[in-house]
Amino acid sequence: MLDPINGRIVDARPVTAAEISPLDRLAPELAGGWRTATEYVEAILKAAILDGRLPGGTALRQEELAARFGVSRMPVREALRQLEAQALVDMLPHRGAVVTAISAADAADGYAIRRALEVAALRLSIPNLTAAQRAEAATLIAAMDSEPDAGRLGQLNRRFHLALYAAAGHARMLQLVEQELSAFDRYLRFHLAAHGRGEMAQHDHRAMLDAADRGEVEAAVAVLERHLDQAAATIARFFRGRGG
Amino acid sequence: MLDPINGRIVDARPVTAAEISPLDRLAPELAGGWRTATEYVEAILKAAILDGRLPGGTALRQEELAARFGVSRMPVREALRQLEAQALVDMLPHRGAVVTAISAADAADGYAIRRALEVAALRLSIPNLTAAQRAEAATLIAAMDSEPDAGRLGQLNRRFHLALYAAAGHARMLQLVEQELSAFDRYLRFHLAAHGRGEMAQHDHRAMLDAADRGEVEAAVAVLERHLDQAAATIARFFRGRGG
DNA sequence: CGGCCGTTGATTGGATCCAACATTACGCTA
DNA sequence: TAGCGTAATGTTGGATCCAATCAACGGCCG
Repeated sequence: MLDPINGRIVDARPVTAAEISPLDRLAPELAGGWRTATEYVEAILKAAILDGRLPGGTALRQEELAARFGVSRMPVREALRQLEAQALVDMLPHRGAVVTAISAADAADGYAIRRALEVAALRLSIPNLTAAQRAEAATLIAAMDSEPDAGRLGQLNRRFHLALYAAAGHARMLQLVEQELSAFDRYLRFHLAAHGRGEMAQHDHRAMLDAADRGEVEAAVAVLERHLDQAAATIARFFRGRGG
Repeated sequence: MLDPINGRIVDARPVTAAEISPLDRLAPELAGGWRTATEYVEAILKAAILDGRLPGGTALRQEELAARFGVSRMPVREALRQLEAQALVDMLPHRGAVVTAISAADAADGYAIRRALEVAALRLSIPNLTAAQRAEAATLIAAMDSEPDAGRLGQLNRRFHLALYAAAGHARMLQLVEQELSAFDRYLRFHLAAHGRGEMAQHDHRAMLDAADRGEVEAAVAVLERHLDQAAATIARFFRGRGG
């Protein structure tokens, strides 16, 4: 394993037993509500990829994963297919699966997608937001203030954004937004490293919610666009700084 | 099989042998460039769903499909997983796969996604379009004028739009656009039925290309937005008219 | 007569086995 | 010694078999 950021093929470094099944293994159904082994494998692999335990370029050997998860190769194969469709792994026929590399270009891509979709979702959602939904968003902002763990912070951020868009209707659009927000978690660590604790982001979050409370669609959209553009610029700067 | 549009569960009506393997079966590698049975099954099923031969609500029995394709159940299973990730089939654990229903809400969802993503892609692409790419787009417009078959017309329309966005960079964004454009094919027949032959659409296509030729980004964006909004309205009217 | 429960059939999820492909290493030849 | 062809090996793709689950049917009991 050479570099956790660039996309070179590195030696397979699957998650260790301690990482993947502290207690999940004992009661898989209860722990995560998984109904099939495929869902279980997919959920664990996805989490491991998104939080960086499986860096870009890691080769994913089916047999090795199957052994660690305590299942046969088949659920692993199906889980890998699902992850491929989510652009988290690349599969080549007869050559196996590799964790998708992250890069400055991919980050810019993700931000462009988010900018387009989230602005549209926000426009559609604000006029229909209920008081309960706005309160939920406010709760999530408060929770982010006192959350030290980067992983949970990413989840809270994701839930906040989705809460704001929840009234947009358009289930498939929201699903795409959620997917992109999840993918963004892979870059969150760099964002935090380059940007302290993101006090600015919290300011933007509050501004967006305030605008939503007042029903000022365009004001909220403007904040969101600036929010995303600044985040994109931060990531781009980070990659430039390290020659990515 | 009751209604090809609404989403009620209907009897399984898989593609017939004549539909799925006229000669593809004889030389699968050459015919479509498929490298694995899974790719083959996925491509055929996807085409059948998109062009309406497998209407929404059709139950997809693994064994039945496997028999018709001349393969075992496993490639079918993996292909269904891929299609599920593309929102073309719904899979429920232990209960099988069903072709995703189409509806007014789903159509509106798709248009909202397209409006957001394609506008963004067009903005990014126009400044970087090469003369060759613009010529390609012009060729596709001309081809659409003299294409009677609805299926091929949809493909040409897809290629035209993608040609306009090709210079946007952002591979993943373009991939999403392509996916949505493909999904749109399911609604194209209704669009044509309700709207004659779409003379208006061709007018918009030419206007977009002209604006792109002159580098007028905002003019092209305005046409695209109107183009999509009108198409969305046509589909909505169609569904309203038939009580959908 | 109606609702609940166990049983049966059909279908999918998972495991194991075999075949096909890709990569690598090796040896032969020019 | 460099290059090519071939064989060996490891990995994935596909087939078959078994287990688990769901839906439907029928019988039993209230």
